[in-house]
Amino acid sequence: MSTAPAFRRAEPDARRQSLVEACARVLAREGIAGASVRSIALEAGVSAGLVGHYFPGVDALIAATYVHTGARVDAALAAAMAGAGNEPHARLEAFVTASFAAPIADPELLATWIAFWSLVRARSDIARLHDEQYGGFRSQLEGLLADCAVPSGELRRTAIVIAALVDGLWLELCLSPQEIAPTEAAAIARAALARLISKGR
Amino acid sequence: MSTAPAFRRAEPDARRQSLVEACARVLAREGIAGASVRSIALEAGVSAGLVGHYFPGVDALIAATYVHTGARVDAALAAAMAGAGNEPHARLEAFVTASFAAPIADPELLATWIAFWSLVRARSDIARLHDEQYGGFRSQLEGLLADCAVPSGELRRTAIVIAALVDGLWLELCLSPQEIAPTEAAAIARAALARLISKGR
DNA sequence: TTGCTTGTTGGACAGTCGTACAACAAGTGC
DNA sequence: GCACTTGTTGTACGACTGTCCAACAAGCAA
Repeated sequence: MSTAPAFRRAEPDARRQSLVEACARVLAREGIAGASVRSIALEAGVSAGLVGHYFPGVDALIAATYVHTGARVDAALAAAMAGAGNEPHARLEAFVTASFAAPIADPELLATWIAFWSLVRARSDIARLHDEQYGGFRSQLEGLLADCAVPSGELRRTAIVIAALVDGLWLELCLSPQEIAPTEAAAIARAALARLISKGR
Repeated sequence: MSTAPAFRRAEPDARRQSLVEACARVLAREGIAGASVRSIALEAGVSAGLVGHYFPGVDALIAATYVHTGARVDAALAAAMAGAGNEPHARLEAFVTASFAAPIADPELLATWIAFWSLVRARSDIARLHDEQYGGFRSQLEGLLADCAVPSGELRRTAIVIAALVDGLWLELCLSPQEIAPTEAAAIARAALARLISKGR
């Protein structure tokens, strides 16, 4: 009699991606403290030894997960802008408020993100990835602000303010969902945005 | 011949506090992943077994450290306001910009804070502590805003916006000190504050 | 069908984790 | 001086960690 295969082979890229996604789920559920090789492998449905086959170590897997998660956020922001038409202010508003709707306004995503933040101090490679991610976010914001006729001398500061506002609001929304509703967070962000980029006072 | 004492006894309260402070230093240096009973005890200069004598478990020690750290931040904010006189706008500005100077604008403090955030999802007691801490911060902010003649109907939203702004700016300042200088962060916050609480547009 | 490549498994290894507890000793009261 | 209380130490325990690697087997080529 023939038995079912004990496991099935996967394409290297597909396997790597499934490990990365499993790592993201574990980080979201248990935080950095629970992200062990064994729990990630269990989440991915493979043996612990396989992780070592695809990544030099668990640190590399976590770094790869950071890149993957960052790309997911970028894609969500791009999709939000794509649905906002061509009017500069509408595009900026879509970019800013996308952080307060799925899939970005998600406690699991924040938990993953916090796990990365917790590594920034101790791991210079993670610090570099963070700088790239945040720099890209701010630079996109600067481009959108320029389209909205914000003077070039104020671009940097305005982008920093809005990025900080979005980050802080997103953080609090995800940490205490019962305190602030997603729609309220988005409304607050829209109102603040209008005040921050209006001319004069 | 008489030998030196192998250890010295300490008052229970003093010992508890020294353990809490050691825990904060370890969290800041190594993050939540490195905050083991042994490393905390080593940092405090005592044996690992002593931790179990003062706290039911390492979780309770971390929670106590959260309370202690939160109190330190509150004290720094109170001190900043105390030095700002009685004029409402000056007090508000002092409260807001205190986050961008010592001892709050400190990568080590952020690292400690991030370690706590990473526990909010998994531990309901830490979530409760977070809600209390953030609620207190926002409610102080609402009081200051009321003194600055912000309409009561806008108090909640304005406080949320400013809290988010401060948190986001503080986060980025501590995560990437080379990107933004403390003085610039404070200047940005002051400018944004002026726009956010100015009447009309 | 046979052979080969290599993705995959499962166990071994040394180390660290949190917790519990018996033994020791510092400081106090007498 | 002695006895007592209890803060403190050191160790033992099982469970977990990351890494390594020999053995197995899935899937493809011939």
